[in-house]
Amino acid sequence: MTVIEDFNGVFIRLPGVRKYSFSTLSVLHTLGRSGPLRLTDLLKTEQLKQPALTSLVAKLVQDGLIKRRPDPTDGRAMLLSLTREGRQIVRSRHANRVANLTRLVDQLTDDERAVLAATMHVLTRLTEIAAEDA
Amino acid sequence: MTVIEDFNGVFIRLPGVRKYSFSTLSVLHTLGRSGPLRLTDLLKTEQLKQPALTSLVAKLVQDGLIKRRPDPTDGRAMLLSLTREGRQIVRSRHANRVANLTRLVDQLTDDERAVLAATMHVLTRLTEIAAEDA
DNA sequence: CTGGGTTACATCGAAAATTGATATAGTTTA
DNA sequence: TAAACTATATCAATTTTCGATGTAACCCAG
Repeated sequence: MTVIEDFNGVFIRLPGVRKYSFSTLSVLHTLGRSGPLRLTDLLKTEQLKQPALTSLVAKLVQDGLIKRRPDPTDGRAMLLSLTREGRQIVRSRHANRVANLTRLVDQLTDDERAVLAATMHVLTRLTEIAAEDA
Repeated sequence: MTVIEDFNGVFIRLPGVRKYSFSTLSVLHTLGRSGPLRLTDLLKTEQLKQPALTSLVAKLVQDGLIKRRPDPTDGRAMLLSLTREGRQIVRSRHANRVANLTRLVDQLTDDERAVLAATMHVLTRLTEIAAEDA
């Protein structure tokens, strides 16, 4: 299991661009995956308290990375989503990670790559299971 | 590749104990893995500037999680390592992750588990490669 | 062995992030 | 429809982080 933690360490630190904080990147990433979210729902994924998230979101709206519109079905709530620019950042970071990882994977043998490919489906399953019983 | 990011998201957020900051946990984790380190070496792994790390370390020494002794080979440097208590925290968090992950893996089929097992060696290789060409 | 340049870490004041407590306004329910 | 609840905002205080700079130890050319 230690291997996973080590690899994770590598993976987490791969992106070379150090401009946004961990919290910011996590918010952008989450919004990039799961369509428009209400503050409260976003709160569940992010390791921040509500006031911190409110102010972080406010700043990101200022910076033009996040859009905010009232939830039509609930007058109290706000629906948050990425702007084009926000999506752009997420995409570019993703591309960055893919590139870095590819560079590593290219150094594996064919056999090793095959094993890795087979794992993808298992990882998907694991992630699903985690989502279910959460 | 998206799968890896998703799984990573699950993995990162698994531990239920929310008491130490990301920076703190990262420092403890790093020291747990790589014996005594000098501040400067620790700095390379942690996403902090030197003054921030200095003060974080000072606090952790205060809290009794980290030991600090002068480097015998360099009068300017300090060697940092975990105390028994610090090691304890790292271990308990590790155990926590293992437990959570095991709970997930238990829900896989035998075939899926086999694939996962085969992957471990590849992950090791990947991590090594990453360390090399860093 | 010595003075200039470099490296390791500490200190300081300021800016930024985060928090708990609390306010406000919309929603649900009995 | 009033009481209870929920979603988000605001505020003051605390904590984290940073850039600039200081200090002491190291290294090396002369």
